[in-house]
Amino acid sequence: MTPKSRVTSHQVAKRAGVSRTTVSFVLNNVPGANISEETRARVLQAAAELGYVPNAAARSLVSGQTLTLGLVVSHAEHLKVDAYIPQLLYSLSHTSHRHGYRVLLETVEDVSRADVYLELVRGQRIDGLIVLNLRSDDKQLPELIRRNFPVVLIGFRRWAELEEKVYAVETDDLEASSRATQHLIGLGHTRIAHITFSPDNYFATQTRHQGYRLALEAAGLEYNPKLVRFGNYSAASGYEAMQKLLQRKPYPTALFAGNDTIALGAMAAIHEKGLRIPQDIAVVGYDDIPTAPYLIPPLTTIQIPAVEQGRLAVEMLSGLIRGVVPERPQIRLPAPLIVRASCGAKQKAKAYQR
Amino acid sequence: MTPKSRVTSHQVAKRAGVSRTTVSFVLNNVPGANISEETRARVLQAAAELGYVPNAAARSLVSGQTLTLGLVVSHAEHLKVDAYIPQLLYSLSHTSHRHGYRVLLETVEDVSRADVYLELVRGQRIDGLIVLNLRSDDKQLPELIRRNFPVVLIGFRRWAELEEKVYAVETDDLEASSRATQHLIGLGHTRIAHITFSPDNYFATQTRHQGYRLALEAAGLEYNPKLVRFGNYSAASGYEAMQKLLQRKPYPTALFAGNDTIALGAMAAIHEKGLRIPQDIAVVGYDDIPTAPYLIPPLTTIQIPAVEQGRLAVEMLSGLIRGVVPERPQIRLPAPLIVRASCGAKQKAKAYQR
DNA sequence: GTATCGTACTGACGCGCGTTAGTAGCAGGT
DNA sequence: ACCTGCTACTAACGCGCGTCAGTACGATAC
Repeated sequence: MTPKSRVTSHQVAKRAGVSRTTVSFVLNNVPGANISEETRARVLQAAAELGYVPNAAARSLVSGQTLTLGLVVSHAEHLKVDAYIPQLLYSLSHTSHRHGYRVLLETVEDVSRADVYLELVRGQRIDGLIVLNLRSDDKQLPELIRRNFPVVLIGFRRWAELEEKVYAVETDDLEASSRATQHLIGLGHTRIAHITFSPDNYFATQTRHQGYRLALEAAGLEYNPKLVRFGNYSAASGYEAMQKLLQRKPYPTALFAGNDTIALGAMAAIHEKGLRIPQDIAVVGYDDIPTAPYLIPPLTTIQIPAVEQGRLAVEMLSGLIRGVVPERPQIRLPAPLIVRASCGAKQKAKAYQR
Repeated sequence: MTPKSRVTSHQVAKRAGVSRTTVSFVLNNVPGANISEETRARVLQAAAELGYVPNAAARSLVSGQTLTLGLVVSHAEHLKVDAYIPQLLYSLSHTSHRHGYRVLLETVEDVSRADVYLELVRGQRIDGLIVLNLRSDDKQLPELIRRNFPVVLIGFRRWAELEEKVYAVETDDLEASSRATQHLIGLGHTRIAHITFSPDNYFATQTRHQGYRLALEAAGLEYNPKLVRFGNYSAASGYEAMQKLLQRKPYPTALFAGNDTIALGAMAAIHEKGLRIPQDIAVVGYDDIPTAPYLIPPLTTIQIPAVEQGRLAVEMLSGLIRGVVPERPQIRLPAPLIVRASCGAKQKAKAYQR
């Protein structure tokens, strides 16, 4: 900016004919400061005329607050390809605004630099942290939590040792994955494949994989590692994994995909092979991304309430920053199975439910 | 953080047995400061032992720099539903890191509050601004640019008056839309529908719409407003718009969609109506989102190089902040038409090109 | 007439840092 | 004996703000 636009409280004070202290009292509505109505009006007008906005650095230097929240996306690649995160970003940004905060986006690109977000904390750039889909190999975060830095996790995890201090907005991925798999079992499938959400260092991946396995075993079906492939959030990975699953007969008759984007890629591979969905292979996804109802056929999937997750996470974090301890450290949201056409349960009814 | 973790340069100085000034000199590698090797080592060790990270607020207060870039997403809803933005976010975040910057995400939710990002500038929270898909009703930004605040736009726009000062990374949307439409015309289509990218207050929407119209008229085809519907980035809007377009015969035989997500929704509507793609209706999209090759059928679309856009925008902005004036204010990237199966041009060849 | 009290303000400090100007100590030249 | 020049540091200032501890002044109490 040009020098002239560097408006400070000093200039506002001069224009209003009062001291800088008075300006500060008026603009911050300091309780107990006796300011006459007339002076208050003069200050407000001077500030408005000059377009005064307090310098954020100076303010946070003295107040110790930055009014900024950090959002850590644990795998940068995930952001790039999956439609689940944008909904969350939208919600986080929206809710943060309403609470007077801004959002600083931090992506972890490299396992070896998994602690870049620590610099935000140490450098006091942020007042609190939201961590999306924690990596299972993250060693820094437990330390941060132990020191009572405000952190809210989004996504499922288990840390027995820190249970009471780990604040989180989560869905029961284990139960939901199990339920999704059960749904396929209930439709008569016995050869159910799984393409994982990501490489193995996400908690979410391990949990969804585990839920799939538990459902199979509970139904007396064998867990067959040959029916499991690793994805990495993307449609491309789903496509490739499915191609591999279709290299040998007997084909699986159903697929539980680690997320909807992977399901989308897998569906392309199934279609390309000349097989029909759901008649030849039934598909169930995870997340319920905004395009899920518009896939061909519409995708049956576990619905993760991303917008609500984001809202609750910000509200919880905003509370923690102000020292408000929530009644329960973990908020668990329902993750219903949305039955559309891709699983075959509704094929004779209304195929194109959205 | 707990008080003990509030490490300041003063503490580092004490531990190393030197003055605070020396600590600053060593840690910032100030040229011309004569520091003995032995002292330097002592300071570095003390800093490392204490885990010292400079306070960002104090540093930016004195230096006038925040090392933070603002990213303005002009329509918050767009972020939520469209898979194009995440790629850009990924790239912006990645490149910013490499240049030593962080990214502050700002979404504009409400037309009436289109200037929230001005507070970031006035409050000196950011060193520069990246604006994604500028709104045509934005009145603040020209003023900011006139005052030489570092701004880089992503996406196409025209401002005759400020041409030399508007820094941008753009694709020629007008030409690309025209080319996409021409492609359909060349395949023999004469009733080509268009679903716009968004409501009319995006520059990008107007431009893509205009390109469609120009191509029609250049080919001697009539521009028919009944073949045009307004979308709003989302699959849902594409689905609904396409349903409306299919309410009356004669049906259009081709669709040029304002983005790929809209195309995806439109394809669902076409399929639901029992029509085939591309035999009955050919579809061309815009953006080439990561899932475009995996739609059924794979989507022919204009490719916007989102990752490169993001990289170039950050590099340009980083230069502007340092006072480096780029040789040309606008960087124009190619936006090739990627021909897959949905347009019908390749249906007899290799249907599933990815 | 002096003490007390409330109103409406202001002066000055310090948050943690980068940086400019200055100093102490010593070697070498004349 | 004195000046010069170099090395290796340090003292002190100010960035813009929030806030504590005042202060000046008039009104009321006794």
